[in-house]
Amino acid sequence: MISSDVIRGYTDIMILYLLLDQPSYGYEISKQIRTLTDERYVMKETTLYSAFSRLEENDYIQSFFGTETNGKRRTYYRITPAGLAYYKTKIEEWDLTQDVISKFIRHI
Amino acid sequence: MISSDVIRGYTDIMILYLLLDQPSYGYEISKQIRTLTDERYVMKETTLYSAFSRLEENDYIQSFFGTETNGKRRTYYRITPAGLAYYKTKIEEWDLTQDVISKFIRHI
DNA sequence: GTTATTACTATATCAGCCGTAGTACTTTGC
DNA sequence: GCAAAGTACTACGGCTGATATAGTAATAAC
Repeated sequence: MISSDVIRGYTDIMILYLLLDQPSYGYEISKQIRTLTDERYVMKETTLYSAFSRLEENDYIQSFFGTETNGKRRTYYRITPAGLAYYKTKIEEWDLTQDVISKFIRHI
Repeated sequence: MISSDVIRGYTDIMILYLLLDQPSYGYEISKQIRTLTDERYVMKETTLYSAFSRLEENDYIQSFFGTETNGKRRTYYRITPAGLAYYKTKIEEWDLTQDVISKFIRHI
């Protein structure tokens, strides 16, 4: 299991990755995370939606409404140029983190 | 730079790794983390010492006093069997995390 | 016409990292 | 023989982001 302390800081990466190629919305992103990770990580709804607000406040994503009616009205999100730049720095941070943490790993 | 949100959850691993072979104390562990990571990660003192209390409360480490007098009296820590077990599960968690996060990485 | 599914929103709690500040003892330099 | 630097912590409070819990609202399926 991945604890909340470990996952903290990676939710942004996951969401932005799934918006790289096309806009999407909460429910779909949630499902994609589940399937992409083979159910090994399931993002909590509240985590996901609070990440959306945070990302939008920082202008990393933009919301717009969809016209579909398969239930409640959907809020779609698209990534902004600032969001793409942020994604890139997060990837660099991930590379560095892997490098750093690997020094403290010993498979006993 | 590694953000505090990303590092969260790995401080335990770093500290326990450095206690695997012999007991140590705050100042030395701090220095070892700096040198092991080539200064790319410097653990804040407050982060380190609060991690010590947390780990001791959970019986993952045990404290004892040293006899040296190169400044203020040192508190040494040694890892416990429970701490070793905890370290192992954290390593498994790290392996899983790498696997999961890698699905969301695209070097653009 | 109740249940399931989709699609959120609101509110509050908690853990852990970090900033700031202070204490205390020893060693080194002049 | 005194100041500054280094060693080794402790206390306290703030902030962020994950999570629990609960509720709303619309459509589809049976």
